[in-house]
Amino acid sequence: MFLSFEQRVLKAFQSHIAARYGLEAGLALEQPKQPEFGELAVPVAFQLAKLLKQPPRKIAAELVSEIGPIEGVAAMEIAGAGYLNIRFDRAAYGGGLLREPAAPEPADEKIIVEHTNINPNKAAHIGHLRNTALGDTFVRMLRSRGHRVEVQNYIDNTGVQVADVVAGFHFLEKKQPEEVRALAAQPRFDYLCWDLYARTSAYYKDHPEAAAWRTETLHAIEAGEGVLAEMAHVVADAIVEAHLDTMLRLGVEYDVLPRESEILHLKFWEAAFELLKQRQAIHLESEGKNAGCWVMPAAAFSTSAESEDSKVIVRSNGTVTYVGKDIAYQLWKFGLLGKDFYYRPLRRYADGRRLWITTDQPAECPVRFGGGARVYNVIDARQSYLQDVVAAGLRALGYTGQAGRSVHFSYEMVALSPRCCVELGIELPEEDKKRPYVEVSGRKGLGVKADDLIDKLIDKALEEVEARHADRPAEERRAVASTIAIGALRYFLLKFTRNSVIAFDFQEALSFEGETGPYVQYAAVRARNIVRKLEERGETLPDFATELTPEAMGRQLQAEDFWQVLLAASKAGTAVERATIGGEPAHVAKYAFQLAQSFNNFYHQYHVLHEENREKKVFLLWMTEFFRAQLERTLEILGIAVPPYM
RNA sequence: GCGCCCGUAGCUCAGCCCGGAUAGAGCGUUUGCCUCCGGAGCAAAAGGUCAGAGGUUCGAAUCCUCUCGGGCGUACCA
Repeated sequence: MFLSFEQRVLKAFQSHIAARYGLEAGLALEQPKQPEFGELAVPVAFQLAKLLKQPPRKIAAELVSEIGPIEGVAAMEIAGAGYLNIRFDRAAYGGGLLREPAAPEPADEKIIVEHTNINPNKAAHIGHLRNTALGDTFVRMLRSRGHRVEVQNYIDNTGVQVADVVAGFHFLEKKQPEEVRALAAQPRFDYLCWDLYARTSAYYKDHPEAAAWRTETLHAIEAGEGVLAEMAHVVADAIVEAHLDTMLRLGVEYDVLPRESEILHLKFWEAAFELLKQRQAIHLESEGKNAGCWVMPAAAFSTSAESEDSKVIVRSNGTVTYVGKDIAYQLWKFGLLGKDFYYRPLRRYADGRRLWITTDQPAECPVRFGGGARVYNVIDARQSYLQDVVAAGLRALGYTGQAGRSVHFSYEMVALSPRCCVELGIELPEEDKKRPYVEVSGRKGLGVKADDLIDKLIDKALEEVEARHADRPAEERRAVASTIAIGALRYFLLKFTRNSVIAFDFQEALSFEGETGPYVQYAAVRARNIVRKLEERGETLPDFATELTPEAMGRQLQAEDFWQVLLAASKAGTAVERATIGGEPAHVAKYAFQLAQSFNNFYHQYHVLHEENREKKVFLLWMTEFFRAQLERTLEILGIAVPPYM
């Protein structure tokens, strides 16, 4: 609602300025910090002052007297050195909110978002949770704005990390495939692999000769034959399921899981290699340290540095690097490879949606994936160099448009605070003790496992629920606690902007007060409670559209605090739109918190059900309903559910 | 060395892209608020050389340059 008023004002100014001064002012509207300055501030007189060489106040005065009426605007006044402060027609604004909000125009083009992308060789940890929470929330943001989104979760089931765990089972533990299969059927197989991966990595460190295990395993996986390859399948498939389960606890679902094994078997790389060679995007190095490798010159992906080395795409032994495969995958995402996967269904989600996984077995597929118009890769900032190389690959092939629409949705890592390390009983080497935080390391087994954290959050939430609702059935209390725990977790992961390093701390993550998910959930629960109580009293919700006439609306909104609160609550669309353009889920989280704060204040100040004046009571009920809807809508975008009680 | 990111209240962070009106929030600290829709709440106080120095500007936390701290990259690992 706010958005459409804002746009109307913007358009009025743009066309007036173009007609009156013949200027295309790139003007931006501001929301004044002081509520008494009105709802919108137009600083355009300052810009025009420079161009026209006239004092800003004079231009502002001209604008006010000449622009004419703008629908929905009640007043326009000059303030300060030349601000134009705009006041809305409150009754018209409130009346607009009474009607159903218009759904955003559905977009035609497909957006692909790839996130999660965890090596299927161990349990997911908090770093992975940040990736998934950001990716999933961004997907929800895009969808809420009407975009068509396909969610991909890439599975590197043939890589070094899987190989290391397989090597651990085979060489270190002397396990047979059927033994591994039996273990994989047990719960928490991902935890077992977490430990084994750390043990194997440590063993490599002390026994350099064991590096041969990795090579042998990788070759076996690539050839697809023998016990090592069989074990790799067992491990990767089981861990993928574990990750899907973990992420489902957070309400995260995917459309398709493209796997590296199919990239290999269906010769995606060979197709990409041919393209890269044809267009001379890469060349065979004949001398120097990269002799015998196919490389991409640094000039292709690095802006200014001559000191940068070329990037090896194909090793001297003929195998392709990760980046090479990623270029092939990226080409497929844009539908530029001229090849496609086959798919089979992997699971069905509660809402009936199917999750598909790639296969190399030719089959009739009722679905098609890839071929997106825009691609977001949710990958941490440490991989920005590699993402630059991937985009450079597209550019070098002549796909400059696609390279521009290939977005590295980057974020900083989750690290462990020193206090957190102490709590986990991690012994830090002396040189790490004075660092501000310690990097999570799967290889070292250093980190907080996702499921452990979720369990811990549920336990804590359950204590709180039991203290308040001892009379409720245990199963129901557990469901409520779970909803609260997930709300706390998702909010915690989203409240930081993307390029802020999170130094993970249990005390902060486990907090349910202040700027947290449960605080926002609580506000929504309170709003629902009011309506529930009303019905328990034998009353029903009034028909707002007929009772709240423009006159009544105008009268009620004369009260400054009602107006301010309604205004704040009506800005959800603006907030989400801006956050989506800026690619910043944290801004949606921040808005949700402010909305909840605003409602809690309202809730405390006005006793809706006890109001005696009919018109005011109807108005207060409408405000409550409006708040509830906005809170639920915003929480939905954050992937946070509202429990029945708290 | 080079590239990217960060430095704002005791702590954790918004605000910076797009310069504007007394720099915001949460936690913590201090103090109030349950005859009232459930206090996971509300109200208030204290707390800031926006790392530092130059520059651009009528105006800089915001733009530019440099310096100082810190982090991460810069693999024939992913």
